[in-house]
Amino acid sequence: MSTKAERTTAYIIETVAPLFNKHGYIGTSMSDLTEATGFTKGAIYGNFENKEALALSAFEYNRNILLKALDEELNAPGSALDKLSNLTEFYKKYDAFTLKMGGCPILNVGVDAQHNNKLLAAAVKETIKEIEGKIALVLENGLNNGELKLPVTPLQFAKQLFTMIQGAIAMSTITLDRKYLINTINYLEILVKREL
Amino acid sequence: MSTKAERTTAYIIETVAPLFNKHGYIGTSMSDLTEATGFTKGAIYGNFENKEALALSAFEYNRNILLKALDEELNAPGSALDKLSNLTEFYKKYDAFTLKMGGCPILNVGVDAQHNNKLLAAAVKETIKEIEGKIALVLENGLNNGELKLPVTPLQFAKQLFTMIQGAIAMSTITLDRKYLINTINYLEILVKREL
DNA sequence: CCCTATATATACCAAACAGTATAGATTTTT
DNA sequence: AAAAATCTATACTGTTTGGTATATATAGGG
Repeated sequence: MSTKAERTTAYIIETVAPLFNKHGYIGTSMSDLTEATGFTKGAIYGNFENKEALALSAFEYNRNILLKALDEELNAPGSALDKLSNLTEFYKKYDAFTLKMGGCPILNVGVDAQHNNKLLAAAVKETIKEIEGKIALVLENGLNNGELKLPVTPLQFAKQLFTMIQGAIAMSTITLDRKYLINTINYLEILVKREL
Repeated sequence: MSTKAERTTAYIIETVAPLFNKHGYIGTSMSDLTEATGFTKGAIYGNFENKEALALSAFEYNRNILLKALDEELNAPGSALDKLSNLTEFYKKYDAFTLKMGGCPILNVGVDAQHNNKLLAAAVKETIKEIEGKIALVLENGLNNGELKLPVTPLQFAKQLFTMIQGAIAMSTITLDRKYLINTINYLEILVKREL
């Protein structure tokens, strides 16, 4: 059983994560956080060193949810093409998936932190690398099985794939039109079938 | 000849535009603006009603630079495929092109303004619509000339194209790696040749 | 159940925030 | 060149910012 303090720390993080994700590092004030959590500043500063540490924990919380969901799709039983199909299906519903966390953390924090917070920016970069690696691994296994062929290296193809997905996320987010997500991922599925 | 006041207004906008683009609406303070322009708050507030109006003018300034550059590529003499080629070449150097304005205004303002400023968010949405329309027009002309064929409507294809481009911009921006831009646009050129 | 350790609330800090009234300086028009 | 209009600087609002010292309340171990 976890201690009370550990539970409040966790509660603060999960309450605060969507706020930071939506309004950015500078755009989220400590009073926003006290209001959302119901705790006072003293309580929050008792659990986190400062605003930056809290924002980092908040991003990592969202990132872990995303990474865990991706792992479930990519580590599900089946062929490499099955796993890629799981991935595209997952991203078709990505807008609903990221609703609770206040949108795509990679896009939101990645753009927001760029010129405002180096720690957060580095954390996003690292997360992208991880995701690309996970996708590349699936492709590599499929390649070794003789299940599929690739026009470029596994990592290169994974990067291309993820870039297009992230484009769909960006456009859907900015225009509030989920058709970008649907149409792009649909096209991606055709592309994968044709190319691999 | 323009009046002195008009010139200072223009000077403020062009000085301030990269700041808003980089640090976002909330992340850019009035003292940042006085410091960058060398003007006092009184001077700035004499030329703009408030911070929001200035931020909107700043975005429109960047947007106009981008739209003008796109028009030059898409209205250049040549076939529809030539114009598309101009477009992809332009986006290969997009990181250098947007350096002065502090990055891609569509991505940066689009994401930043989402939950922080409705006016800016609406302006970005409108700009996306315009660009998609410009690309669609080129495709439509090529279609009517019998120069090319399309698997979907011109607007739909334009949207797909722009989504992938914007994905490349997002990934390059977040990771600070222009390879995403180069590789994605290269792939896009192959795709266009094959598909159209 | 008590005692110690830890977590939370209160009250405060200096600095920075967007914005403004007004006076002085500089254009522009006549 | 004088008068009218406009622009800019100064000095100041009240509010909010992130952060902290300290007192009080609560939790966990014996």
